[in-house]
Amino acid sequence: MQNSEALALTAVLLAAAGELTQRINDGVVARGFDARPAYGFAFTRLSAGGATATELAGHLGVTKQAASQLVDELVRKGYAERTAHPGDARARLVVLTERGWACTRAAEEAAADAVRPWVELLGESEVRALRDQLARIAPYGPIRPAW
Amino acid sequence: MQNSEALALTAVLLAAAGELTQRINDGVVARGFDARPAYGFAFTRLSAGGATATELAGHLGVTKQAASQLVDELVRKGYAERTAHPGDARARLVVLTERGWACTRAAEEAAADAVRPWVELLGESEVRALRDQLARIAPYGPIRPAW
DNA sequence: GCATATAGTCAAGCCGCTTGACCATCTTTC
DNA sequence: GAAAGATGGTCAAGCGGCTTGACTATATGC
Repeated sequence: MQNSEALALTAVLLAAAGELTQRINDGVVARGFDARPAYGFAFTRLSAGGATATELAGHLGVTKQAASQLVDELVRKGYAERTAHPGDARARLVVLTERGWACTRAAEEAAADAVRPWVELLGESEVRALRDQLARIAPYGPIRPAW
Repeated sequence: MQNSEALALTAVLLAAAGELTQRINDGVVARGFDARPAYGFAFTRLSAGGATATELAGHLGVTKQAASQLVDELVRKGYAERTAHPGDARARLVVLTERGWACTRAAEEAAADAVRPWVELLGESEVRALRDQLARIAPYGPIRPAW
């Protein structure tokens, strides 16, 4: 594989990820939620039984302070709340509120809308294959842009 | 395609793009260049005969002020220089210096290194197919993270 | 030739993140 | 079971990279 092809691959990955992210967020906003792109990825983590701020930090690839700040935001906007952590008095379990669940569903709908053109272009099986290949490639990459 | 799958696709795209970007930049730095991820994408545009700051802005998906600031940086670090634009006295054509070309080559090498594990895992034809599919999908997305 | 659009610059501000320091609680070790 | 270290969380300060806004100089269209 030529060297320049590798850079092109990166560019197109960023372009695809960026476009998708932006369109999902636009969709979420259009559905009446005050959100920014990071929320969606926080929600997917929180929807799996809640998480501590530090766990969230690891998931998003930011410091715990940044994650805690994000949780502040989510709490302030009514999407999440901090509850006592069963079995660790230091930690606080962050869980979604009803509105948080609604926003999560909105994000999923918006994501489906955003991906639809791709499905129409490539076919569902191709898109799924794309996702599976990427999952094999970068399963642990931070859900976070690098610049 | 299930709604949640679409979000997962986005997450894995971001993870892959982020990981790749970071590893390329690490490689460039390891080769002795003072760089940040945005440089690589600026270089690919500049290497095609130079560009104006505004063109660069469009390519990177930022304001012209931000692009101009990036050019300042590149000039200060010796990677590029502003030359007179033939045929437009307002504009300045930004072109790579010799060191800029060296950095570009370093980025390409680093990119090839970063992609190598993927090629070993999926095979070259699969990786190429991945790139081509993504290129069909998001040819005009900004080379820029969305959050 | 005048009106408008475009390339670039200067200046100010801001958002989201990081670094650093600290306390409270949990866990390890002896 | 007590001391020592690790870990979750918060407070505070700072900053990098970007945006918005205002302005000048050149180009272009009618």
